[in-house]
Amino acid sequence: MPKKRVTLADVALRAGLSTTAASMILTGKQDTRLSADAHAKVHEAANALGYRPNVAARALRTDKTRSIALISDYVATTRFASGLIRGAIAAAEEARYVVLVLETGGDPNREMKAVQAALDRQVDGVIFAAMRAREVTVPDVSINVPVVMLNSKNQRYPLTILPDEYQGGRDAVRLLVEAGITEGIVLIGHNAEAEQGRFRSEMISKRLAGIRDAMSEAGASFVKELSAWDWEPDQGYVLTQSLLIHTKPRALLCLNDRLAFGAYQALGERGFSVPKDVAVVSFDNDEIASYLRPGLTTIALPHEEMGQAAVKLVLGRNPVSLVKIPMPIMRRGSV
Amino acid sequence: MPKKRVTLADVALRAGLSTTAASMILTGKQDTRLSADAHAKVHEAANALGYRPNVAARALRTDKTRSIALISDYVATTRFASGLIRGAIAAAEEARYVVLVLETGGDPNREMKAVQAALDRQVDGVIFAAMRAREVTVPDVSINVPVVMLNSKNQRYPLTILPDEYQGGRDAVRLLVEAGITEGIVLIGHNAEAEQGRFRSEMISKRLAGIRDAMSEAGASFVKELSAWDWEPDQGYVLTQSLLIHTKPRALLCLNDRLAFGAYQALGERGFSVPKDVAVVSFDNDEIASYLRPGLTTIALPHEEMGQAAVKLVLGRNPVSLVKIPMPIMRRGSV
DNA sequence: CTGTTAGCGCTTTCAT
DNA sequence: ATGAAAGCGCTAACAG
Repeated sequence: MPKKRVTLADVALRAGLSTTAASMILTGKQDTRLSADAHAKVHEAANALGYRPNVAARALRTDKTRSIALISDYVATTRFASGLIRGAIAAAEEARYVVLVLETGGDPNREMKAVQAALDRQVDGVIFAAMRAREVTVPDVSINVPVVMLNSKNQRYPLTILPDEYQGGRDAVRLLVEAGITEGIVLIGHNAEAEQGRFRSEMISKRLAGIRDAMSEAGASFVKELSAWDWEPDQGYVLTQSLLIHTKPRALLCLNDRLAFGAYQALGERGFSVPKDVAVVSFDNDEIASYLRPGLTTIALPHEEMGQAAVKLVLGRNPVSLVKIPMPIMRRGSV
Repeated sequence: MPKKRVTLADVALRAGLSTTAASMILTGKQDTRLSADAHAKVHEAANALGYRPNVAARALRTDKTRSIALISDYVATTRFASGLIRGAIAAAEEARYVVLVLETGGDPNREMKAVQAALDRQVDGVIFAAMRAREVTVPDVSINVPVVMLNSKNQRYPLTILPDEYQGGRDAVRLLVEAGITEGIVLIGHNAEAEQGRFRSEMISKRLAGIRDAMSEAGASFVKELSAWDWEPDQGYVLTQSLLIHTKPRALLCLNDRLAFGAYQALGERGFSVPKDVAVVSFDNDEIASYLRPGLTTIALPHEEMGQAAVKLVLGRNPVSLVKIPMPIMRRGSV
């Protein structure tokens, strides 16, 4: 049987000092000056015994557990989800925190239970994440620790992490312009999910605003705008297919990679070569973007950075309240 | 300011009983029979006050935190990762547990820290997961709670969750045979990552054993076997491309979806139609499988089920030690 | 500079 | 049938 846990008392005993002294030394208290000798003895004892503080006991006293909760609507759907989680975990690890991951499916009942589960465990902060940007309902219980909204938004909680969609939109266009393309550009997907909630479309509006501003600054305009009610490969395929009947575009600006994926298929079937005949740019940096041939040039959703930023924010390392994370440009072969 | 937490003492006070009574009633003790009246009063008080037990305090007493650690080598790479996590979270939630997710990158140092972080927080169990099946090193500290290996293996810890690769292999072949195809079948990818470690190849061997057994039972044999040193789309593309120069296959059995994805591209370029000219079956059920046209028929890696099974196992709901999770057949349009 | 003491909120003997 | 009291491991006043 594994021997009993070693406690502070054991350490103090071996060091020949009181638990108080041991506690102060091990937690690195500043104001008190215990002898250097005492320090040495305590550390020696702690190491020799393999002492590990009992976080539960400490939490009871200090109300700090060095753990934070990441409450997400969905966890498995996209790479985006795991990116957020990973970023959060990484930042937490660095600060010697741990993260509890909870999933709610967007169900208010599960949301409530998740918050309770987290609060019961005395987490030091909670992050509400949404896999697709949206206004998230937060259960109406008083949360007495910092709260940050990740890729989501809520009235009561101002601390927010969002991708910089406006700049991302600009960059997508810039890519095309830099390649000398200012004409024959088709926009695919613009009004997607317009019904899915104000905030979601608010984010998309920002992306579009960036796109339109950059377009007009370059003296360019879309030769055509195709709308899609969802942003799946099928849509991209069908839309591009019918586009190609009448038009010979020079570039496709797709609002996400899945649309672009479908577009590639249609382009391939009609014998158009990417990027020689038509260039393609899109958003997200899904896994598929790198699988396509040629690789798809895309404006990435900075999942990991967002996750990291969220925990930094929740741990109070950051003075500002709204953080916009830049969307990296992934240059591959499609433009 | 949020009012102070309500404690058991508050509940007891309001109910006009002792904390002892309140504790026993709220934790649902069996042996003691407090009056029905007492029960009612305590519950009423708890509800009215919005009482929530303090898990840290309880943990100090009982050594149970209702939380388990999921320590994984990688978290963000594939959908597989998030599937495992999601399954684990779901099963945990059902049992009113919470899961701490930790990542190690396969680095022994981080592995050690992760285990310590988990143990410090008195988790009730730990799950070691690997994103690609492999023998995982577990830090050499005594872990005094149940341990289960998820998609991985370790000498010291017998409790293991693995996909049923053998049966999956059989099923892949069966799909082809049922479609009347027993000739002109090409295997793509067989010796991949043979160097990546005994256990990984052990798993692949099982898949291959299933494939070969089913083939010979059907009186079929491969017309060709193409090996790939990794299983990325590029490989699938190149291999299939050169295959098509000399051969006109009837079916491609790819060892994962990414290979199949590359194969699709080569097939498309040479004007072969899937599934009319050549059928394709593969493994994993990656996101791309559903994006391809026609949809890729594939034998799924049962991530979520595995994650769920792992927490059930670690919570001791299960008497056996090695659990093989069936790999579901995803029938789409490629055969 | 160091030790004694008193809890944090809960469960659990042991009395009553 | 119910309550008093001890104590889980730790930290923070307060003495010495």
